[in-house]
Amino acid sequence: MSSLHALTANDPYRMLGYALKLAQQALRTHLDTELRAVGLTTPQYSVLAGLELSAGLSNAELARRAFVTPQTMQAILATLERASLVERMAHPVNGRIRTTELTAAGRSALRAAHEIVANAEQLTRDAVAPSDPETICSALLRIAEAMRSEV
Amino acid sequence: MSSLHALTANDPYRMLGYALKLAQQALRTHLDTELRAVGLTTPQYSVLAGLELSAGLSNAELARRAFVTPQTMQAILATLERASLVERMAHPVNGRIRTTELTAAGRSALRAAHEIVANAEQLTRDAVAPSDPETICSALLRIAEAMRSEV
DNA sequence: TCGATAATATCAGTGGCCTGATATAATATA
DNA sequence: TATATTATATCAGGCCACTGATATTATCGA
Repeated sequence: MSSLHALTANDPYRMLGYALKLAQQALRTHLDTELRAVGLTTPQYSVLAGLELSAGLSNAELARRAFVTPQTMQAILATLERASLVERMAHPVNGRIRTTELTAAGRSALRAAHEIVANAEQLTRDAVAPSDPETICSALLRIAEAMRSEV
Repeated sequence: MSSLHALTANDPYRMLGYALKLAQQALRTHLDTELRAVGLTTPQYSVLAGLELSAGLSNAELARRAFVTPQTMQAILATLERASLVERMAHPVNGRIRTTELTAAGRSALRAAHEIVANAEQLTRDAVAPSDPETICSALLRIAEAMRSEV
């Protein structure tokens, strides 16, 4: 108990959770800044990139793939639709599903965004040196897995 | 150029930026869920913990320490004040500053929250094994630094 | 077949992050 | 001293994340 408290009271910069938040926030801010030039936010890019790989997904399926709630994905899709970057239409068979597909404008924005995101990824990989990017990546995925299986 | 695109098109799970987002989001969701029992969100805990170490900080100073904008910190403080967890008052000398201090209720919530956060930190450290937590932590801080110095 | 269950979409409200803009107090400088 | 600059606080609006609640469609089982 008291050892747990001691852990918290230490230099916050040596806390894994704090460092994780700092790194993610910095990357997100960097990406948002760069992506602004093509009129996208980071979550919007993420959804568009997903739709490029598998067109016609439902809101629920997109939410599952992004690990967010359907309500959250709903809001993102509404914004993308307002910006004419995606098109939503009734599913040909299943009456409760509305599918989403990229528009030409969406595809165009995505092309420019891919460059930006790839550059940020390279910056990130360079930054972890001398650690191996694969090692860091695996450790991060284990954190995500551990948190998900908890509670 | 084409090699950059290839990097993006790969399995997203092997992208450092994606893994970073997944890990941080999972930790944040876990913490928010646990902290709900004491009526706090993760950012709220973070601010209260900061005030415990240095009472009477200004909104601007709190924002700088949390790496968020003054407007964001303003909103967090407004919520905390509404919940009677902090008290804001005019600075004794500097007329444009409003200082913030913990209330008794704030201190009480913080005590319970410290346990929860320390437990999550331990879970995280366990999850990165067999990697060394210090190695991962340092790599994350280098990412944050690299993104900040960019642009 | 009918009723229960599950899946999907969506509305409403909250919190935390941002940008942009404005008002005021403190400080530096001409 | 008077003006310009800087620091602080705060309002307004937007996006993304959540919970809670509701309506509709599919599906499963008695």
